Amino acid sequence: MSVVARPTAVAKARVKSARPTRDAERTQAAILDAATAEFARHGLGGARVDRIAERAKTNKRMLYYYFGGKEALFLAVLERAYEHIRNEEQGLHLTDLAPVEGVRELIVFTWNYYLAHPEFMTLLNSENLHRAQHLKRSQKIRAMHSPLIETLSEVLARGAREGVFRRGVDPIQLYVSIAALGYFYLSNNHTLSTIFGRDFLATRAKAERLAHINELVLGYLRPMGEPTEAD
Amino acid sequence: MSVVARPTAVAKARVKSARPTRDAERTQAAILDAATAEFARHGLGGARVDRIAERAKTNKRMLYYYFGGKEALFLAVLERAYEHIRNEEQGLHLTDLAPVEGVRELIVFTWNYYLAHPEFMTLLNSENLHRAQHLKRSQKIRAMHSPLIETLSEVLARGAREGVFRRGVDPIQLYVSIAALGYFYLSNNHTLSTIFGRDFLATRAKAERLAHINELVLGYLRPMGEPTEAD
DNA sequence: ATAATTATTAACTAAGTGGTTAAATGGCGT
DNA sequence: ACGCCATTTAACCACTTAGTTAATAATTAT
Repeated sequence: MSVVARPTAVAKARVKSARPTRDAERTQAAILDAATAEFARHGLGGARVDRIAERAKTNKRMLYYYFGGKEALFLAVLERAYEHIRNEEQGLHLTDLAPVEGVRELIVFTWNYYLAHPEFMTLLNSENLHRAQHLKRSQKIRAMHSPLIETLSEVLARGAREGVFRRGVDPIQLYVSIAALGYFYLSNNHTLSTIFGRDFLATRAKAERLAHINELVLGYLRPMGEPTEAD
Repeated sequence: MSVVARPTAVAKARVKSARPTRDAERTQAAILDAATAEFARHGLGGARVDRIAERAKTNKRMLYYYFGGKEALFLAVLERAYEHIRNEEQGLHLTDLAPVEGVRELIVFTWNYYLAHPEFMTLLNSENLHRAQHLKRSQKIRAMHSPLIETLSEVLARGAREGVFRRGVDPIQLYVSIAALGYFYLSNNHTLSTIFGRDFLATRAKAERLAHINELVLGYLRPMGEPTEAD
């Protein structure tokens, strides 16, 4: 047998290196990752706790130990998903740009986020199927309502002042619309692709969709009298 | 014992009156109705065949007898839902109106349809969660792609010719956008209402949303140089 | 009438299901 | 060295699940 390092050395090595035998945080994170994937793929009703445990490479018991149960875990997953998108939104700097460019940036960000995180849409769909019953109970998220609305409001006001945007645009309506235009296309892409008989996720199709969303929103925002190039 | 009516008389009465003891069509329709409600409320994964049988006031066996199984039943439900919306679409007469009014009619129809048939959205969400695997197998629906696209295409062309619409609008993109703007708002209303802290289904809110969608789409469609009143 | 067919029922099954029990084990402070 | 406690494991349980069997009742064709 080969020589084994002295216990203390091994222990210290573990702290720094990748694999301590037991690590609460690590286990919880693994469960959250696995649960996110499982809930996103099968929905709340179709998700299986055994599969989550398996994917997380842990025991099913740990899921109950740390999160309490399937539904509580679902809420934890939702909360983390919202935290993630809100964090990413922090990276935006809408007010640093000209109003038109600010809106365009929001549109592109939203589109790219959904594209990169399709699980976010699936989770939201599941939660809406259950009438937001988990989210309603959550303290965390209710306070979390996007600060983007305020920023967008500023961008719209400035655009109106500068004469490049129409007046009287409700920022919440616009925000919802920007989300809607990408979300619906991507979330429903399977049925849409099937019915229209072409691949809505083809590179070309995606580029065209993003261009259309930009044209639609910026075309609408044009002030009533004057033209603005929309692309 | 009381006197019983003669068998033949009873049989004849049954044919005309409400309740024949056995009626295949009636049973199938009841199962489809019950299944639609169940799948819409709980999703494919959360739906229970026993509950469907119970709601349909029939035996679970009948469900397998007529439809083969849960997933096949789900497809039947989907097919019927698509048939229904396509039928309703037949009632539209977009080309009979001025282009602006034609587009407005399509917007209002789409919005009202989702509002009146929220189960349609939930079913589509479920089907998309499963990557349209049922729809893909369906012969019926693949041929069923909305004739509205052609009509909308005509409306857009005429509008452009008359100088009230911009040129170069892709009818499929626009159709998807019109659907998206209502669908997302209504389908995700629970999470949206929770996060924004107000009721997105309040009468006032719904009216404002529909007005916004009209403004957005018609505002976009304005030709590049000239103004058009958007409401 | 009566045989053949269609529709319906009730009881059953085998495989999962979310959730639990209780014991074992590794790491930490002392 | 050692004892405590957070962490982990494996076996287990009561119940639900989709799907089936097989017998029975009503229609229809003959």
